[in-house]
Amino acid sequence: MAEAKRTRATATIYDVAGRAGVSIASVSRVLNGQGSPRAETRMRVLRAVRELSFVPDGAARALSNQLKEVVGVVFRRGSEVPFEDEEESLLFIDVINRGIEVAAQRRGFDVLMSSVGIREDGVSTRVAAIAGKADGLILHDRMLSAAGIARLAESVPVVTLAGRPSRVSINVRCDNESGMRALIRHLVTDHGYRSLAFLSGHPDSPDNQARARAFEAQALACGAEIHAAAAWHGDYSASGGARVIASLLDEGRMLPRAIVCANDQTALGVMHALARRGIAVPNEVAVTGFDDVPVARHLQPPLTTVRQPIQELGATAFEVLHSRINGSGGRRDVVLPVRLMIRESCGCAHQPSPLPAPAATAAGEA
Amino acid sequence: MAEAKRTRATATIYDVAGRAGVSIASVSRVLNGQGSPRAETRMRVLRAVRELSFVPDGAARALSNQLKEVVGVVFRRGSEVPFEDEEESLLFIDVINRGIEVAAQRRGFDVLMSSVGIREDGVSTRVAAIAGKADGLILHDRMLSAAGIARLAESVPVVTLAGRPSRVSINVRCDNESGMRALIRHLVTDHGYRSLAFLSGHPDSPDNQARARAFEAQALACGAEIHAAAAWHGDYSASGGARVIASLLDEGRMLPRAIVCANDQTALGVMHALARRGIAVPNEVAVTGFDDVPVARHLQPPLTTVRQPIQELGATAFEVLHSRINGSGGRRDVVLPVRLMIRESCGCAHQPSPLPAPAATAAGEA
DNA sequence: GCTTACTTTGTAAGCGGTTACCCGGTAAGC
DNA sequence: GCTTACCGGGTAACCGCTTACAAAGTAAGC
Repeated sequence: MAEAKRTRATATIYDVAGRAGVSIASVSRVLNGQGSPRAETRMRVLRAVRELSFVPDGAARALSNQLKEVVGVVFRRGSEVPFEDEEESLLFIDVINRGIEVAAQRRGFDVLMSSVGIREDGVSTRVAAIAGKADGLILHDRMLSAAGIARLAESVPVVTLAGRPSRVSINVRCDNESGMRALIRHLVTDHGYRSLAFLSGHPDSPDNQARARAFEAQALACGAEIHAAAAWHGDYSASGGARVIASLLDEGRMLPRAIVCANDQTALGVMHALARRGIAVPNEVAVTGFDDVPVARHLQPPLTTVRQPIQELGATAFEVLHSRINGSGGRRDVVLPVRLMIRESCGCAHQPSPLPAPAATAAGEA
Repeated sequence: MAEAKRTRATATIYDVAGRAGVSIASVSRVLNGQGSPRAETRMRVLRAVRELSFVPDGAARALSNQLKEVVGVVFRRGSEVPFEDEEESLLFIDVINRGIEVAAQRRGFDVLMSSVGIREDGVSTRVAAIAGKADGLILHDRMLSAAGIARLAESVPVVTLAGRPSRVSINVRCDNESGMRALIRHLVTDHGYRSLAFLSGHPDSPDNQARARAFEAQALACGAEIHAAAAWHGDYSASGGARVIASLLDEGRMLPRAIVCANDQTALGVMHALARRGIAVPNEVAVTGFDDVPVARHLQPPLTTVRQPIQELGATAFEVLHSRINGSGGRRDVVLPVRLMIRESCGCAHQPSPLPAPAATAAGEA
């Protein structure tokens, strides 16, 4: 009943040609709409294809066409310790990936996803494997060193996300600077907060660096005081944010009036940690995020943050890569606009509006 | 500066061989650890590889090896109307996909993801495209008709999820029957609810059918009354569940003492709809789900449901497919165990336990 | 020193498509 | 009726890799 050996006898174009009584060239032409086959030829081919359930081999096609119609996406998955809502929600990366996928679909490309464990090594081996199977690569933040990217880009087009453009690779990111500036102006000018701290993400993340720099510059420009301590270093994760707050409090340090977090996940952790110590947000300490991931507006209080067009970020990355694959050049530093999302964790009242009521009481705290 | 034409001049194995002064066969052997190359040969090859940033072409390899080391996954994405937490959380499908990915990683496979819009046509075209690029396919619920699967399976190994095994395809699912039986026993025997309704999912989903059948059989066996109306047909989505409740209430119908939903998302919609009408869960109406997606335990009240080992479902699907790709046979109907998760939406008190207190008052309602 | 056995390396034949090029056949033009 | 075009379709080369097979070099045995 069951054959001893599974001879994967998938039909090839030769089988189809034989069955239809034509040459393989004709089969190929019919299937790809090239040339002008006679109606009868076309019919016979199509019938044979149906009868044999023929599906052309993508590898052979790719080899011949020099085009796989596949893009690879590599990202890090999973933090050390899952944290409350964190592990269970669609986060930054997931939304971006969805954007990539949708955009790829439109162009007839498919997406090869490859996640790498948080502390996993052999990343470059993994990346190389993917590179061989795709026409181009999209790398999420901090997947490879600049040198690694340069090497990789020699054999396949590369687009990085939230990284830095290089001579050989394109980068897609959001306008961290203007987002951060708007946020700080809101906190200092509108709310009148005079002391701020920036709870950083990964120190080597370009996004984090840009946000940190913009934070400092704008806070200074607004005349606010910056709590700059070695302690304020997070890692983009909720648990990282919580840890910082906990240890600060344990040491009996004073908190600033507002905590500006490098991303939403960090803010999530911070708010949890503050709640656990009975510190009221935003009345005692205001907290803000960056990214506007979906959960942000469901936090208690809803998180004031800077919205990145996350899904579009992914879609753009794909489009840029796609045109690169097709040989066109184009800018290598693509920047998407952001928007300040004022909700309640900054101290604003219920109804969000671009210029909220608290502005009136702004000077009161100085 | 920018070349007029991008001649994708990726290095090939010939370039490497030339540079290292050996034959392409030697290069291949070194790279794949076959044979026993002399130490010097190996070194020269490796150096040339490094100098040229050589990455072997996956298509050529696949063609030669008859193995792409890629599995395709096809699923439907996005409901008609996103609903509250629904759109933003990791749902059933996402968790399964993660399971597939992790398992694939372990075997050196990569995953080609392809989502299809909810009402999109041309599904079989899309599936065929993926089939050509992969060694095997994992199809989520209701992607293709039985006939479509049969045809597809002729050219590539296929594993379905929450479907039905066929002569040519393998299916992986959970033990709907025993999960549903345990759930009904809890509602009827422990809580003493005498009137129940099953709010179905897609009528043509095998999972839904199995759950519906087990529901009826067990409810009958326990001597409970079943609200069987044409109205109780949902579609696995939160909005579907909400719609059913709303129209039932609009018609002035009596609700049963407990609503057993075909899946968690439906339960989510039901609870929202009931809350909007001011109907207390579980005091007036108990609600249960099925799946135990991550949000389930964060609902208010926490949802009593049947836990499927969702991620493992994906991992198992991959493993089964993988062994199929390697030519081994094996069972074509793989069933994973489930577990009743008693929380509060059924009427149990705070601390969940396998056999909760309310059992004592069970007879009171008869 | 010559044969035998073994090790390392090279040559060439596919894998399954696409497509340049060529050929036979029919229609149009003189 | 014969030449010239044109059109549909077949043959074969090529895409980049793996590997069977053969060749060449080396070590061991007599």
